[in-house]
Amino acid sequence: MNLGYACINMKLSYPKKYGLDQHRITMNRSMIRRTFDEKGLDYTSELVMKNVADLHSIIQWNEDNGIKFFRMSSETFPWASEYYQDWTKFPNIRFIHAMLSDCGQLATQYGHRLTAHPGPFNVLVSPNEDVVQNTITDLTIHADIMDFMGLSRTPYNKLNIHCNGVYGDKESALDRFCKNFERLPMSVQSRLTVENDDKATMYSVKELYDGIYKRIGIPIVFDYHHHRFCTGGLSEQEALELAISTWPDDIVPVVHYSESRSKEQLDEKIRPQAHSDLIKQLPNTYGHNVDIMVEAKHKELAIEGFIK
DNA sequence: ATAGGTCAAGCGAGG
DNA sequence: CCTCGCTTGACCTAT
Repeated sequence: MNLGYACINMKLSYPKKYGLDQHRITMNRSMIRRTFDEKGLDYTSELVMKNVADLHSIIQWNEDNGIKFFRMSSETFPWASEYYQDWTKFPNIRFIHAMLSDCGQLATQYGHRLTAHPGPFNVLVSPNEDVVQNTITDLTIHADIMDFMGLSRTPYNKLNIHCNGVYGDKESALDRFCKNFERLPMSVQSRLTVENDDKATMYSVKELYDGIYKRIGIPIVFDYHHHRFCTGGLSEQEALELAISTWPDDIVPVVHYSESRSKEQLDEKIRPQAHSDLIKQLPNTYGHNVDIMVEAKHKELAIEGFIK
């Protein structure tokens, strides 16, 4: 069982704040549209080179600190949708490829599991063709980066998304998910997973199982915290085990765990779905071997105390 | 150097 | 109709 954290390393991102005498390390350097238009691809490439170099540092930091599970940021290549069609034309692409390849080799050598979680704008269930097209683009970019790293084309290195829409008709929305799945490149299809939602009106594990897994066979990521708000009539154990059953035998399933911010901060005004800074405990895995992605605002600091 | 306003994309919930 | 939150705050300008 591995514990992981997502996208940001607090100590490395804010070294001063945590009393470290070193420069900032982050894979989240980005820019607004206007800057992208003004400064162009050369400047973009500079940010990307720093981001991928820092990914290497983060992997090494993770190894040094006993962490073997990490979700990569989706912001490593700012505005990638504007240039992903032909990576070979991107400035310094040889350096970037080499660095990503090194990152992948390092992770593989250390036995680290690297995953990604493309954002809420990825809506495979959308009735709007433009939205679906943008989704295909964003997922393809994520998969390309994983390919550059030499990561497996399996859900071991998962690309995880939510359905992200209902439109008053789940049945047809789920239909569209399965139909649009066929339009994705193999680099995406082979890694894609889907996660249960934190709203009762959206998708429970059971609904994802019936509507997606049964038809296209992609694994379900079980989120403990979300399940509390959308049980689909299943207990935690039932939902967990149903999700686990969708994973290939030779790949350890991933689950997400977080705790309520309103409880942690003793503030009832905070919406119950919000994530806490830290966690008090680990989830009950009911004896199953899973990798646990801990979604806490303070990132790696939340799991430090649980790493053996 | 820091603070405050601003910032690609989609959706649903809450005010 | 507007804002928030989500995966994840980070960027940019004025002071």
